[in-house]
Amino acid sequence: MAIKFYNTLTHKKEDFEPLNPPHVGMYVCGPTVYGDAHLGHARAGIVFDVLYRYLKHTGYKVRYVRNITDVGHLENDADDGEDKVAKKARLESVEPMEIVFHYMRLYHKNMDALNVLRPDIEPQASGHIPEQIEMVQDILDSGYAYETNGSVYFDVENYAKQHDYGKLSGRKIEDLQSNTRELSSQSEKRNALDFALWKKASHQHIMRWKSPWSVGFPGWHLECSVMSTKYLGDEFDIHGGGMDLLFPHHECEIAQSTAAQGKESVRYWIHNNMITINGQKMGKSLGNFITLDELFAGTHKVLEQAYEPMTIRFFILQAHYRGTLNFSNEALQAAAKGLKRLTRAYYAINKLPVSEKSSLDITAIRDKCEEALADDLNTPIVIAHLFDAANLIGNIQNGKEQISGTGKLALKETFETYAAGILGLDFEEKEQNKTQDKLKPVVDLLLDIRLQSKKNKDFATADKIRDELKASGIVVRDRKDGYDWEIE
RNA sequence: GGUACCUUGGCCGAGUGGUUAGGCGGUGGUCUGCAAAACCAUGUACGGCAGUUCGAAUCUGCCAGGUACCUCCA
Repeated sequence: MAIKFYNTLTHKKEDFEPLNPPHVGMYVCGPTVYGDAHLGHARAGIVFDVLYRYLKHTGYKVRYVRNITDVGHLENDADDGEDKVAKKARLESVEPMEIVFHYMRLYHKNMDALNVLRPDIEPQASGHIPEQIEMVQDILDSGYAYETNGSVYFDVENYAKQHDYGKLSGRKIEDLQSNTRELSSQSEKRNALDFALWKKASHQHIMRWKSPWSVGFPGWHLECSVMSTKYLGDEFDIHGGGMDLLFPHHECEIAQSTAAQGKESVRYWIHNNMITINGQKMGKSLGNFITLDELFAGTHKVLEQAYEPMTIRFFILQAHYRGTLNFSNEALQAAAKGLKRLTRAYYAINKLPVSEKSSLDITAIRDKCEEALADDLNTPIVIAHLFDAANLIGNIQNGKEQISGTGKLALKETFETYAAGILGLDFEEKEQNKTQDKLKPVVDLLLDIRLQSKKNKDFATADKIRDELKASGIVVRDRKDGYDWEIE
């Protein structure tokens, strides 16, 4: 089956054909590590995690590179913009690298909790200064950059004469020019659209490296062009990131790579959309910014409760990655319940009664899941099919449908492949299961007694046992001639 | 101001020229000693106005509302 992805560059769904099958190179813009990871990071992390898992599932050998931006990302594009990491370091009176490692660890911790797999390579910009200097030189050599006072800028106007600057973001250079503010008289740039490839460090700027032009630091856009091609080759398959990076970041990447090597690097640009809160984009300036730690702990003022990482993951995957996703407590609570239902269905599979033959076609569910994933990674449809499967499981439990031993295995395998393997929904509540195992003899004993009481119509005792267990967090559900229980 | 995009039932969210997306919630029911869980049934939704069409929520135009990008952001 042909896999289709929406390519931002061509504005349409395209068949995915890797350059060197079975190998696939995939680069995704990672975080700038100067602050807590938030819901937006979760979405990008999860979306591309599912893409990564899916490509591997279909048999590709994927090299997944996701960078850590730890230098060069300025507060703004003005000439006096301060490096984000350096600023944070200054404010907290620590080394920039302390900031970098602190937030990188936090990011990893949060992503691990969301069951986001680590990329194969996670390069840091600060570890690739020589390569970045080399690329600046290449761009200078190609004539698409100029040096002013120790800084090097990309010459957008000149580049646009030969190439299409704005092709990715759908912008026209004339519009961009008419919309940019006037250059200040002190500016080193020839044109307001030009962006920095290398900047000379002011004397208070602490993150600095030697280069042929000055002691300074690389421009933000450069690192991605450099590190993607270093690890994936001059040309590679997929470049991902949030839609907010489309312009200028990714547009500049295209320009840089084209200028430096005479051709574009990226074949498929894939962008995830934003998360909104009450219809508005999440942003620091808007004060509606929710970090993942706050979300997991329920400590932000807009949160009615804490939410499990898996609930967040499920919530995000219930929407297609290219649409905006609106956050609300109601929506997250609904997601939590839906996920619980799927989890219960999964655990019920083992206990299903086996019949001679199956009245169900499990392969049809598998096929539909495959089809949905191949159609631009349509995770909400996959989830809808998993709910169909959950429905079947309920019907088998109630004796309305029959399933054979092999059917049962197929059902289990479907959940494991699609829900757990590709969507990355981690059904295993490890700690809880351990407790559950330890308590099993005790709880079973009580429930055996309760069963006997029920037979003797001693409902007072039966209810007392159920109520007491519930008070200690154990929920009992009666089955025909038996019971189920779980720790809530 | 420029450029894009969006508007689906109480909420979240797929989809798309003609057959029920799905989830959560609500209501009724089955099961149960009672519950819980599960299952069944139930909502004829697609911003407004025109147009194209045998037929549009799906295409076109206009209008209204919203959002994003153009500055840092996943």
